[in-house]
Amino acid sequence: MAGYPKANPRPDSFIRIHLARVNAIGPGKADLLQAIGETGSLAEAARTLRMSYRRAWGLVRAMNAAFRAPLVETLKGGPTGGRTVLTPLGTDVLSRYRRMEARAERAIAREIAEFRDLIADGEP
Amino acid sequence: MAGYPKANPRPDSFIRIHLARVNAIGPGKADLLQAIGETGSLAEAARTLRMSYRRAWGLVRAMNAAFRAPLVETLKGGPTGGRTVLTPLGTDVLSRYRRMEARAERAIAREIAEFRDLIADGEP
DNA sequence: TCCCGTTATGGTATGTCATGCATATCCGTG
DNA sequence: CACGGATATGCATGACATACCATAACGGGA
Repeated sequence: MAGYPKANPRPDSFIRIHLARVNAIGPGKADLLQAIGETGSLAEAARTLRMSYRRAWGLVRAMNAAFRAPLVETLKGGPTGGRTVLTPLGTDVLSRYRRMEARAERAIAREIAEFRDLIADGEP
Repeated sequence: MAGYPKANPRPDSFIRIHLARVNAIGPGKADLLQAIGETGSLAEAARTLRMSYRRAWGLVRAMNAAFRAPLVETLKGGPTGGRTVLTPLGTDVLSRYRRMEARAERAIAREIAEFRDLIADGEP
């Protein structure tokens, strides 16, 4: 599964959209949702994002509690030992978030480029 | 001094714009710049934002180093004991940031409102 | 039935960050 | 010339977040 706009490599300037009391979802959780959708495994998603399984699991737990219904469904055992998949709501939330991110970014792309000239030397 | 769009009271859903290596400026530093501009004092600005003087001073130091020229100028002694003011670049950076914030927010206001329906009960 | 990989959690160590306290410097004003 | 208020900065303690380790439950496959 792939095809969401704007995946991992975060540029040096970016937008964060905080929704509903700051913690429902943000860039980190969005990336995690996407990695889960792409890998079908929570452990694998954590590895690709270079975060501890413990942390990834906690984020999933928080997201599932923060929304009206779970975004992520997990199963223990099975052929591969277990798996983790996005629910329909989960894929919906992810695509909404990516869309908002892209629109907000486009809305100020020009200003960001201009702004960069004010920063001290280092990386342009 | 006042008149920048969208001052302090941050709503439960908001946008963060991180610029230039994550640390040049963000919502907290923007608020600090604004408070300095309004009060003319670093100590007073820290008090109004409920942050320790120590922290506010560190943020100013970081900002002055991150940009091509200082955003904030400080003076010791004087009639009131000392004062802190924004440089022309400082006011420029602040107004640019606020403008970007407002535009990004307007660009996705509708999506944010829709998104809110997906959040679990608590505060709407 | 044993093994393997994964989800699920608790407990503990570690590290980062903020706050607070103390102190020094500065300079107009009385 | 001492005072006061504000900037400037180090140091130490404490709170909070994160990482690491250990263990259990689970279920298909060899």
